[in-house]
Parts: sequence; C-alpha cells; structure tokens
Amino acid sequence: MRYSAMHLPTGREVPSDAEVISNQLMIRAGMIRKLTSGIFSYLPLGYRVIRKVEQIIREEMDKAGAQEVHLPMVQPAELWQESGRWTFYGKELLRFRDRNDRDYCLGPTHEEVITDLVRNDIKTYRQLPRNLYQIQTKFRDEVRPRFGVMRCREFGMKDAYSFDADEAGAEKSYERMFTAYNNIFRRCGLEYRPVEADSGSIGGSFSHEFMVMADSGEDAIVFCEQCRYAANLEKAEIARPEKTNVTEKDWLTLESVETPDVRTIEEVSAFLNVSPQQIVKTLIFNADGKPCAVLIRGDQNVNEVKVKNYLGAAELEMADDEMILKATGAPRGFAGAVGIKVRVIADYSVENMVNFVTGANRQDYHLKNVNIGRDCQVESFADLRVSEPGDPCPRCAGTIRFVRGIEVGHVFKLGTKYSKAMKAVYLDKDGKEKTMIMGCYGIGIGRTVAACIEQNYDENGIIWPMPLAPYTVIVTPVNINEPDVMKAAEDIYGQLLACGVEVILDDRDERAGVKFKDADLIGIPLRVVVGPKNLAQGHVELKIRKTGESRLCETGGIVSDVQKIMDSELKKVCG
RNA sequence: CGGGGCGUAGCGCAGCCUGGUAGCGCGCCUGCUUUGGGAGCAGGAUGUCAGGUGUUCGAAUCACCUCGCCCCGACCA
Repeated sequence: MRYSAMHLPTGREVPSDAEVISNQLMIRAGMIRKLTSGIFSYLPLGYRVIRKVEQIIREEMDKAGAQEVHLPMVQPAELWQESGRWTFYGKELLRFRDRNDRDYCLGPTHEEVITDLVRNDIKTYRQLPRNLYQIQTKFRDEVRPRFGVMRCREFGMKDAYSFDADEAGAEKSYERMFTAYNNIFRRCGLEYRPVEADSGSIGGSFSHEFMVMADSGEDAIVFCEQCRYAANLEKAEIARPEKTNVTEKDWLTLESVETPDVRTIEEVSAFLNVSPQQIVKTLIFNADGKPCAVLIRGDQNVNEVKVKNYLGAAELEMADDEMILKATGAPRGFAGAVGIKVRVIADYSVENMVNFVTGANRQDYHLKNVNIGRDCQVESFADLRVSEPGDPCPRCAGTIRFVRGIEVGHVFKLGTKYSKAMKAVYLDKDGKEKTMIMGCYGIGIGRTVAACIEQNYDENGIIWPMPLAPYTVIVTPVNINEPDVMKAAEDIYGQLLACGVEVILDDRDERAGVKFKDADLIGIPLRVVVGPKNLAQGHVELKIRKTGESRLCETGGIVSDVQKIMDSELKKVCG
C-alpha cells in the first residue's frame, strides 16, 4: 500500500482522556477512534491487526476441531428468561423493545443462543461431541468503561461452546481448547500464562484464565518461583502450615482487658502493645442470611471467594451492624470466638497461635491469652485467606510471587448449568435421555491487541511482534523528488509485493524525520530506507524496529534479506 | 449508584476569579527556501466558547437546569 493513499491519521499529541499506554498509542498511531464512552471505531491500520488475531484464532480453532458459526447479536428475552439470566444478569445486559413492544437484549455472551441452537438440532449421542465458535461483537454495558479497548462496552470476542455426552468427553474438549489457546497466544508473540481461576458457583474445578503479563494489568496473578503453579488472586491456594509443638502447658491464664473505643487491629495492637500477628481477627459474614464467624490472624486478609466456596453459600457479604450485634452481643469491633453462638471457622493462620488477643464480644473489652480448645471451639481450619508474596507454594517447596496481568482468554467447564435449564438433551446408546455437558471458551480480540501493545512499545511508539503487525515492511525513500531514490524504492516495493510481503511504500513528500517518526509510531517491524548516498554505493539500509539494529544491504539482495528475517521470526512462535 | 473534575478551532490548552468585539502551540491551505529523526520564513482559513433558561445595556466569563466525557470508589465477567 502506498502511504500517500492510506487513511492513517497519526498524531503527535496524546488525547487528554487516554490513560493507559496502549490506548494512547492506538489513538496516536491511527488505529482507533472513540465514538462514545466505551465504544470505538477501528481504522484501517487497527482493523488489520484485529484481523491478524482473528485469523490466528480461526486457524487454531479449526485445527482443534471447532467449527465457525455466526450467531445473532440481538436476542429475545424469552431465551434469557429460560436460563434465568434475564433477572440475574443486572444492568450490564442492555435491554430494549422492538416496535411490537417485545423485550430484547444485545448479547453480552451467547450461551443461551447456542444452547437453543444445539438442543433443536442435536438429538443423539451420535451427533456428539460438537464445538461451535464465532467471532462476534458483544455488548456489555460496563459500569465503568476504561483503558480504551481493554475494558469497553462494545467489543469483539471469539466465543466457543462445546457439547459433550459425558464428563470424560467434556474434559477432553476442555483440554483441546486449553491447547488451542496456548497455540493462539504463543503465535501472537505474547508473553502470557494460563492461570487457575475460580469457577464460582457453577462448580467444577476446570477454569483457566489466559493472562498477558503487563504492569498495567487489572488482575493480580500469583505464581510459584519454582514450579508452573499460577493462579489468579481469588483462587490462589495457600498450603496448610506445619503444626508446631505447642502443649497446654504453654497456655497462660485468660484475661479480660478494658479497651475503650479500640476496634481496629491497628488500634488494638497499639493499645495493648502487641503485634498484629498475636491478634485473631474475627469477621462476621452473612452467608445466605445466616451469620458465620471467620477467624484469621490480625495481619492477614480473608478471601471472600474461598469463604463462599467453603460454606457453599450462594450469597456472601460482610454482616451488617445489626447481625453483628445479634451474633456477638457487642457492636462492630469487639467480636471474638469465645462464647459466640454462631458457626465458627478459622483460617490455617490461627491454627498454631497460642495466647492470642481477640474481641470479648462485649463493648470496649478484649481478651488476652485466648487459646483454641480451652476458651473457644472452631468447627474446622481451612484455607480462607488472601495469598501474599512470600507465601509457600501449594504445589512444591517454592515461594509465591505476584505479577500483574491482563485477562485475554478464559476457558471454562460449564457443566450442565445451561443445558439443564434449557433442556439440551440427547438420547444415549440405551435410548435414555441425558443432559449435554457444556464448556465455554472466550478470547477478547481487541483486548489481545491492546495487551500486545502494553507488552511491546518504547518511547517512539508501538513495536509489533511480526505475527500481529499490520504490515511487515515499510519502504522509506528519503526524498521522493530524487528520481533514482524513488525508482529504487518503487522497485523494492514492487518486488516485496510480488513475494506476498505486506508492505507500505512511504511515498509521501515529507521530510525523512517525519517518515521515520511515523514508521516507529505505527510499529512496522522492518524498515527499508532508500537514501541517495547509500544507493550510490549499491546499498539500502534495513532497520529492525524491535532492536534498533540497522544494517546495510545490497540493493539487489534486500528482498531475500527481508524474507530471511521474516522466516526466523516466524520460527520463534511456531515450533 | 456515591464523590470529584472537565467541556473554548481537527488535537493539546490559555482566557472565566474581577462581564466589554475569541487567543496560543501543533495540525491544515498557499508560496519560497530546505531535505537522514516530527524544518525555516511569509501569507491564509477555521469557532453554535457543549446545550437551554435566566441576570445584565452587554455573558465564554455570573446563576440555575440539561447533556456529554474523564478520574476515584462501590459493582460485575
């Protein structure tokens, strides 16, 4: 493509509302424009990158045995009522009415539609398994769109749904998608990690998020320095600590102390001159309307997802003042396990604690030298806290560390949540009716592109990994008014085009500096500079965007030089 | 939903407090010079000052309302 004819409006200034680097660069590089909050247009350069990602996804999905479909974006309310999500989904679901006053929504995801499709056409085990996918625009009316295309309302997504006859088949489908996702993100040239994720109330332990490492990422990822263990913060397990040798002989006499208006761990710690590690924090939760006390060491935090899963609760929130008063007999800030009349569970962190401090369930009092077994009882000890850097790895002897990441993909074993609600059934060999087992697998397309930029940029702009680059090469004649220079540039451009290389000829009547700046900004991996001095010696310059390395090449051999570099780059991502 | 901020030329901003004919930089157009890292000089075009109502002789500026956008928090996959 000739630059002079391209719609490629680059900009020097950073738009005032662009916060993250990928958003700034995508706007400056002429890839996207914001239409309104959380809704973007893709310009030619941006859309080319989108299509690169989509193409890689298509190839790997097809290879994994999935088949592409295209489902409607506008969906009738009935389907959502059938799955129960019409009322459950909340305001993220954009609802509207047609001229006949019927309710519809814009699809934020397509479980209902696909389940409806499959239940109508699949009747027998002979038609299973099936894996159908689509690349579609989704709409989620996000509470707060931000970070450009990373968290927006209208966005492109690849979503796949698998249907299997039994658990073993569903697991195989899941494994296939897991492998496909690894192939996809590796081929995109991204530094990523699959991490174990919480599968929530749907059940089953099969859920992985694919995270691209980036400091600007919204999610905290926990990983082991030594083994391959990685999980998101919600899910991150903590190994049960070794039991220490403590006997009842070590127990001191229980003491009640007056602590007027001393409530928080910091206040208690300062007032009684004890470290937070010697205090047991007692949190009262409201689990499906019933109070439950959770004990944890004073310096640590409760992971509510773990508590929720442990209790098997549908809803879990911190108890309100009224429930706390009823459960403990004291206002907020003085709860403790001694004499409490509600269910008590404890994090592993308190298992080895002796002679600790805790609330007295009495306003303005705390207890010292409390010991579990003598002064209070605990239903059980469990892993209920938020992981911290330095924790032991739950899988090996290694140590846990944290990084930040951007979630670009999610594979999820759904089980029968939708197939049951919507009666997606088949007849097995014995003629018995059975419910299909589903999985769903998503990839955020725009988010993948943004994540790639977050990982590949410098002060001059984007640095595309070759597989996602909108163009591979830009040929830059330093001055188009010098006939020899321009002729040589045209010649190289023509040869590259003939070889099927995606190439831009920067034929604009601009100064060299302007062309270099634009080429760097839009991140084209290879630049061939044609200048009068080098040309006179039979040379052109080949510059590598990523390394900044620049070499002189024979004018006649430049095409094969370019192809060599392209081949070796390709080898890196396809092994 | 709670709190805060912003809205003036395509982009980035000043002007507003203290009311009096709309400004700067970049970009854009024309000409000359220049030509390997966002050139120089000269000339030029561009505005519903977000919208509405009010106060005033007079409103970008003051008051009230509406809309849009952004940030922090809560929420969600």
